[in-house]
Amino acid sequence: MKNSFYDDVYAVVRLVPTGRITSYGAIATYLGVKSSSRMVGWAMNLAHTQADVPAHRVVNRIGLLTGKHHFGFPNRMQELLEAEGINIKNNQVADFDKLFWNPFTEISI
DNA sequence: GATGTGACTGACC
DNA sequence: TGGTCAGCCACAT
Repeated sequence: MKNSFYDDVYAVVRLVPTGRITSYGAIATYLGVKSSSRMVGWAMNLAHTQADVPAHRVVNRIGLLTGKHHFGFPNRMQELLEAEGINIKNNQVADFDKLFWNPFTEISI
């Protein structure tokens, strides 16, 4: 099924460049459902069935790897991010402000 | 069909 | 400044 909320989430997440990250709220806001940022988290949960969706590049608003436990092993998400050149400190992205990928700025809705 | 839960965020005390 | 509360919607039981 296309044109659904989840497909839009996947589409945006797929646009996140390597070595960059974004937040659930940013995606939700970009899709016009900022109040339902939790749905983005659920979308990520279902995104596990979508191999093309880099869910590890999506973190919460402070850069915390809240969803790392959903990657099978807690270290998986961190290793994936580090493999892309992103430094992780205490389950949190060190340069979150610099690496943050803003859909509004990059996609220019 | 109703209830509970969740990878969040913003606002309030 | 920091902790707590409520809202949001879809999926699972």
